Amino acid sequence: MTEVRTRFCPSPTGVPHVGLARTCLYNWAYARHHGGTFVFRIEDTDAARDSQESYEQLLDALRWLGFDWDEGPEVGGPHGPYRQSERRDMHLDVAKRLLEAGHAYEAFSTPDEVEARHKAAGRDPKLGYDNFDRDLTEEQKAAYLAEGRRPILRVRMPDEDITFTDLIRGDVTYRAGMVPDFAITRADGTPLYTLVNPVDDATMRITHIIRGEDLLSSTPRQIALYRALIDIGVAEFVPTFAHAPLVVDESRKKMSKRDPRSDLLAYRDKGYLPEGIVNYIALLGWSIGHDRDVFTKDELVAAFDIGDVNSNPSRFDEKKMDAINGTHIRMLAPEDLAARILPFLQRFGLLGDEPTEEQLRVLAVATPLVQERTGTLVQGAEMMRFLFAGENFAIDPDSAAKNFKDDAPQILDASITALEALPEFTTDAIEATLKATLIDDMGIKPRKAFGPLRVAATGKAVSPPLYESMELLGREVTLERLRAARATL
RNA sequence: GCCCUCAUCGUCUAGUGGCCUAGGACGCCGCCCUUUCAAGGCGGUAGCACGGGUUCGAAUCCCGUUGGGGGCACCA
Repeated sequence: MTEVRTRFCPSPTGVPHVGLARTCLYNWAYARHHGGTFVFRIEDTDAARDSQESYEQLLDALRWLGFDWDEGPEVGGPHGPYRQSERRDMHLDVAKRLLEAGHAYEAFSTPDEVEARHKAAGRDPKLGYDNFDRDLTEEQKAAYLAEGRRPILRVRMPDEDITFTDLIRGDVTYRAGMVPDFAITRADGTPLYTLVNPVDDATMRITHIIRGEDLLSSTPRQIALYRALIDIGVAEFVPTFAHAPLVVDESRKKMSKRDPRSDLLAYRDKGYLPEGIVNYIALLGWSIGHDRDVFTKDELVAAFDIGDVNSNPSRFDEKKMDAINGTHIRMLAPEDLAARILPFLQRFGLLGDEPTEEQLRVLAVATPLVQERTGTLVQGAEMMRFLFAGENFAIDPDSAAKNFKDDAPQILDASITALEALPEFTTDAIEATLKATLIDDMGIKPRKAFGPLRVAATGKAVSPPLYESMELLGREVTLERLRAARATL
């Protein structure tokens, strides 16, 4: 095999989720690591469940995470189209040739009939298709047709063991006879995933199929189909498979697509960094080294190999993801962080579409203060709320209750007087005068002294450093807020 | 039920026969720093599922047991 070609081929149903992102990541990183090609294909063969909205979210999510594709929707490529629904004619043609070559056959049994036969024979009714129609005579087929039945096509499984070497799991063998002949078309003639997925992989010359473990047991069927496709000249080789462990929840079950914690775009809304998400999901079954777990995308690509992925299911841990994300926030250049926080400030209505120069200056100064104490961009923006709230500034009642005690009036009064008299309103000067007044002169414990001031000035018990915050606010606004707070006591 | 698969701290993992008295990270606990909250620093907590082999030597290899997961559609 010369060039590595991997693909990511989701169906556009539901919202983009964590499991999808990880499968995509492994395919993308493998291709990038080997200087290969990453193909993106949409498997929209189930008209009843597919949606345009889901399709757009998929593209949106992939782009956000930074998984660029070399061939696929909106990019094109030599093996298009990349939406499976547009490849229908070719799929049907392949199905026909499979039938003509004897690799597939027409089957008329309904699921109920299959189950009834299993029961009658004392077999487990969940055994699956019983290959009943394998060798129907022309007369029998004609009779079914005359009944008004429409056949589906099934692929004849070879009567031999199928062994393949999984890049993650090693050799896997399925015994002859254990896998029933499988359907590749519906009674209405439309092709099924079981056909189109391998056919598209073959025609797109995909060399490595990296996917979730849930698809492991469909591999022998695909290999059988591949061999048939090679026979009729549609495929040239059987690709290499790698089955990544599943991402599971706390009950150890495959994490549901409906689990709110698996919604990728929701993480974007919550202010997670794509760098953080990618880093964390890479860790779900892979490790970059014995003493590291934070890395950039470039470092990931440089180090990633699919054979290093381990094979046991990994549990999704939001706490760890938060920690990784926080680390990435701290790794950002302050200007970069500020630029990323800005849209959230706008979304919260704190800044307009075109912030003033002064607002941008305040944002630039406040960003490093927030950077070392926030886990997400939303938290960061929230922490800056007091700087941009203007007329809408309000004091959080809980914080007020906890910090405005009996000595609050005198603390505020003394601070107001001290700050009014300050020649210049800088962080250092504010710190000096406040400490002198409250701690030295009045003998109040720092903890007690600064609580009321913090809440009065920032509205919350949790904020960026106090003196810096005051300087940012400016003397006028700071005093205004302290007086306003004093008036309520 | 059948087939496949997996098994190291609570969680994610390093470990591919001696470097293991099992390393790191998250979490948790404590201490330091400190005007809040964080961040940071230091320290602590906790694990090779079980039983047999193989071997001078096993977390690492083999077999079995147990437990977990996935699959068994005219969904993808």
